[in-house]
Amino acid sequence: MPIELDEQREAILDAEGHILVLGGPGAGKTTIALLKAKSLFPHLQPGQKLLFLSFSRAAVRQVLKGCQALLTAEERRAIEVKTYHAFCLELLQSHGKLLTGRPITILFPTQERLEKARFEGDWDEERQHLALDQARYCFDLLARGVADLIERSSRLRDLLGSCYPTIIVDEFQDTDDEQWRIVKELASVACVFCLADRDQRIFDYRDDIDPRRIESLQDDVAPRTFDLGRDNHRSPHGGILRYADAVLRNLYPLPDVDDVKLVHCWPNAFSSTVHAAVLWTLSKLRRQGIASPSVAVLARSNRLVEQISGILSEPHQYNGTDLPPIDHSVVWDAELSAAAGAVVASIMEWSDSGAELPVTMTLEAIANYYELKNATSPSQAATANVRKFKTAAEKVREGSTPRNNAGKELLAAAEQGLEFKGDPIADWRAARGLLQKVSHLEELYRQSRLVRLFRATDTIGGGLADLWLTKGNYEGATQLVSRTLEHERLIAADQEPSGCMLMSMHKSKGKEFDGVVIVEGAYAGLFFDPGREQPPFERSRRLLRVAITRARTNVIIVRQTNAHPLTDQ
DNA sequence: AGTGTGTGCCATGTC
DNA sequence: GGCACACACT
Repeated sequence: MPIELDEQREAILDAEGHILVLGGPGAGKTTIALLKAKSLFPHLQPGQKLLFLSFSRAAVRQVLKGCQALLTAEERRAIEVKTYHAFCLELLQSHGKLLTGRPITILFPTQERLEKARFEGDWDEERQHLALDQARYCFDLLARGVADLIERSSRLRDLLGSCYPTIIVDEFQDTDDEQWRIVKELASVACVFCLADRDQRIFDYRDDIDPRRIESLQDDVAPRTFDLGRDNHRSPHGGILRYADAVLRNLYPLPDVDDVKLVHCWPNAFSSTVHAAVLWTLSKLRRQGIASPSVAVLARSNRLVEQISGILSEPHQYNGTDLPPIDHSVVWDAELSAAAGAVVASIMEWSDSGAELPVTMTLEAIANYYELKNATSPSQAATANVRKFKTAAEKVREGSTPRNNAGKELLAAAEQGLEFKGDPIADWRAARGLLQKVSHLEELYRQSRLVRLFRATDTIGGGLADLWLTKGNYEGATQLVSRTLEHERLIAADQEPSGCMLMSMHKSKGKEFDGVVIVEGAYAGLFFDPGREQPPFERSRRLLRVAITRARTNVIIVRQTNAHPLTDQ
């Protein structure tokens, strides 16, 4: 495929040494990075490779897609595309011994949360101690470990430099402190090629992400800097980017473009309007000839995302038209949902022979859910629930009646018996349905509903079917579900987006969809909140711009009638 | 003592 | 809708 390049891009390909490429969404930063890689492959020594570092698994997938389009099979073998986490994990696994004298083990986030909650004292100190003395690394200490390692060992640094003569760093504007230490060290032994967009800084609320990171790069590494500017190759008509830039820069009035539609609704029409907006987007994209469009529904908070999932699962009416439920998946905060899924699975393990032990297991699974919840964000309610459900589990184990209603009702339901038919999906729904009926378990019900078994359907559904075939019941379901969900969350490769997916605006970063529906809540998930940020709301505007520019062809923004206008007069 | 229920306040974000 | 707090119930 012949590619025409302008002078600027030609200059990037010709430039030597460290390089920084600035450019807005869809300006072709990834493409130019891969073309640069292409020009470098002939100069590689045997055994040398290029390294492409990205933040998320989703971004890696996007880059690999670009590799497929631009590079030959042989070239693709000479480039490693990885997340920082994967890079650091592998490096520590192969060279971590230099730090501690023994092979390292990893403490994954869910487990870390629980251990942290159980630990009394300074956890940050403790986990460093775990890392240094026991070679037990918490997941988010991996980057620090690698930074320590390569700052200290010039041999390892040189080794990395000779393995990877050029290192491409994606989304540089959101590089955190430890990642920046790594990049800085690597720049002393290799050429770094950084891609960045100042206006896509959306994680700078984190105190380890410096809003002036790009300037630090320019000061310390002094890359040749190129600015691809605002040309957009993603959405052909450019209306979406123009609109997004107007929101970013608070320009009034907003440009009148075909592909972005702003919808206001009254609070009582919120559900049906959101529902209708998603259906409009889907049908508009189909009319444009996209057979199976991908649509993202984006909101500012995870809570609102969860609420929207509930809305799309129910039928609604809009101006007298019936809106059927929309099949969708949620890019979820999987931790709690997985714990809730384990509760559902434990109910599937109920059998005809005795209620005590199975119900004990379920009550313990519920206690575990609240323990995790409390570990994530401590609250007295969660702490109390841990204790309540643990005591209830003890009572049931002893054969007596628990004192709380949830425990009583679960025990009664188990004594009455649940009918499972051997159809994993239907039986999963039946077990989950019980959570909806038992008092105080609504929260678990909602969380477990986010486990939509979408891709996990294959693994979990298949596993459950196997259990049923070999045993005639679902014994072992809890372990199966917990393990599978943990694997999907941390290790499994990210999937090409398809159909309707719900996620927070932050999670949409680096992703791309045919259509995007952006939803503002009534109380939670406001676009502009004077209580948190002063006008002109620069951070919020950057976030909105990222959200809007995720769309290739179509955007609908749903707001409340009384919302602060997108741009001020 | 351990739970349940009513009232008032509050409502971002990652791997 | 969730949470903390106060109060009621057994």
